[in-house]
Amino acid sequence: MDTQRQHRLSRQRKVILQELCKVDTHPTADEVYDMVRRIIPRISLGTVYRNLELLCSQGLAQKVGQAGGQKRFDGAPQPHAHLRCRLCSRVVDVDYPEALPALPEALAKGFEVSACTLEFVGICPRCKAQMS
Amino acid sequence: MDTQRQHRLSRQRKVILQELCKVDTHPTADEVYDMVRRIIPRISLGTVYRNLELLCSQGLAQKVGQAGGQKRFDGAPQPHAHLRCRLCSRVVDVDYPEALPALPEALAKGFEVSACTLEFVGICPRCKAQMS
DNA sequence: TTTATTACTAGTAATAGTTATCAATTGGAG
DNA sequence: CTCCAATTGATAACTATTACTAGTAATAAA
Repeated sequence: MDTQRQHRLSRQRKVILQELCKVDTHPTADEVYDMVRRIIPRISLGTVYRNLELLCSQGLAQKVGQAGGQKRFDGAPQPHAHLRCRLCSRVVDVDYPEALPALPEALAKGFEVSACTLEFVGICPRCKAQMS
Repeated sequence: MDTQRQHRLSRQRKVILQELCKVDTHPTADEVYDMVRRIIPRISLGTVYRNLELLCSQGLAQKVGQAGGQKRFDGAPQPHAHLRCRLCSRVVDVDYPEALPALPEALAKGFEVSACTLEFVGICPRCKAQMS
C-alpha cells in the first residue's frame, strides 16, 4: 500500500475529470478518450485508463455497469441509483426518491461497508422500439 | 432474435447448473470450470462460458460482481442483495431484511424495468486483517 | 427404422478491453 | 532555477471472453 504516494494534477488528469463531469452518459474509457482527444489530441488511451482508475480510487468518480462488461465511468461521486439497458448497456441516472438503503451492522458479516450501489435493469425505450 | 430456438439439456449443461447451485461463493467462470471438471474431466472452458451465459439468459442464474471486473455467477435466481469486497472482489450473499426497492414508473424514463440489484461494497474481514 | 435437421461439444484461434513496461517529459517543492 | 518523483505517450503483453469449426448427439420427419 503506497499511501505515501503523492499525486500531481497534470493537464491530462484535469481535462479527463472535467470532461467526465460534463456528461451524464456514463461513458466507456474510449468514449472518454474521444472526448479528451478533442482537447489534447496526442493523449494516449493508457493515460485515460490510468487516470480514470485513479479518480475512482480517490472517490472522484465511480465505475458503473454490468459485471464482466465494458467499464463505464460516472463523474458524480455521490451515490445515486442507475438504470441499465440489458440490450445496449447504456446506463442512465435515476433520481431515486428515497435515501439509498443502509445495511444493519449485524448483517454485514464483518465487512466494513463503505458504499452501496442500486441498479435497475431493463430495456431502454430505444431498444424497445427497435424490437417492434 | 432467435426466440424460436429450442434448448436441450445436455449432461454438461445439467452438471454446470448443479455445481453452480451447490455453492454460494459466486464463482468465476473458471472456478465453475474447475468444479465441473471433477465430474466431466474433458469439458471445455468454452462450454462452461456458453452455458453460464445461457442459464443467465433463461433466468436460472445471474451475473454478479464489479462493473468491468471478471464475471461471477450466482445460481440463485431470485433477487437478493450482495456484499462485495473492494480488495479481493469476493462476493457474499446478504439477507437483506426489507424487500428490494422498486422504482416508481414515473422515474423509469421509459425503461421497461425487470430487475434490480443492490450491492454493498466494502472491505471483507480477511482483507481487513491482512492490512493490519 | 433410416434420414434430415438442429443443438451441442471439444479444441483452438481470434478478439477486445485493459494493464504493464519504459524511456522521455513535466509538475511542483525547495 | 534545480532536482526528482510522478506522469506521459507509445507500444507490447496479458487475460477474460467470444467466435469458429469439424465432429457428435439428440430430436423430428419420413
